[in-house]
Amino acid sequence: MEIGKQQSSVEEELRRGPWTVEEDLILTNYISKHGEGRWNSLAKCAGLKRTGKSCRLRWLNYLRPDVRRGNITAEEQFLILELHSRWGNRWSKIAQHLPGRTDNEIKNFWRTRVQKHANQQWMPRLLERMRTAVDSSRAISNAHTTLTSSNDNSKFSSPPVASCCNDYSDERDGAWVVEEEGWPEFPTPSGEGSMLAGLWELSAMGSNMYV
DNA sequence: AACGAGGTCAACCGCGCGTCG
DNA sequence: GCGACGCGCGGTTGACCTCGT
Repeated sequence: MEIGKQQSSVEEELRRGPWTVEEDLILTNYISKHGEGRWNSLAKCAGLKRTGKSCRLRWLNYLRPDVRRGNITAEEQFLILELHSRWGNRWSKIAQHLPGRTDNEIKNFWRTRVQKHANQQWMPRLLERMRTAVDSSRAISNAHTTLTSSNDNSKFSSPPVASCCNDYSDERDGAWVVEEEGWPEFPTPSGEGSMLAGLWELSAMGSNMYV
């Protein structure tokens, strides 16, 4: 009974739900002075009535200065599709290759804008092509050769995803290692069944089709 | 203008892993 | 070896927004 009272009073003290501007300020100021980490003690020391978990989530997904907000570009969409075909729902791992994007954002993107298209006519075919491409190191190597030899980047004029492909080794067979700075150019793909052929087909339907 | 349906996204929850005493 | 603790991850929820009728 007594314990129950104590528990409920602790629960009352802890705030939940949307963060206020004041809370954001407190957390940002505290981290700028003391750095991040030790989230539970950070929450207490900063005087926030939040769990350490909640503080960490708010910082990583929203307050961090390098968080990129706004629409996910076509290049990022392609990258997400490709990485997801390789790693599945490893959102944090995928997010590492999309600077400024959080795992939460990518997860939401996938669930709201990709999964809903999964039953559409073209999607199974595209995913099958991507799977085939990932399984075929030769096709990927060919695609990479085509990529690096083409100058046709007129279709994608937006800036490359910064350095996202620097460390881009295929864990399954090490087939495709893109070492160039930034996102490679998107040439017209060659080779039926290659991943890029699928992506090209996707881009032909509209560069921002998921939005 | 009002309302309902569907979409979006911030936040929470539970679990598992690594570290430390 | 073991338990406590901190942290990170993926899944889920629910409030809010947008759009169509």
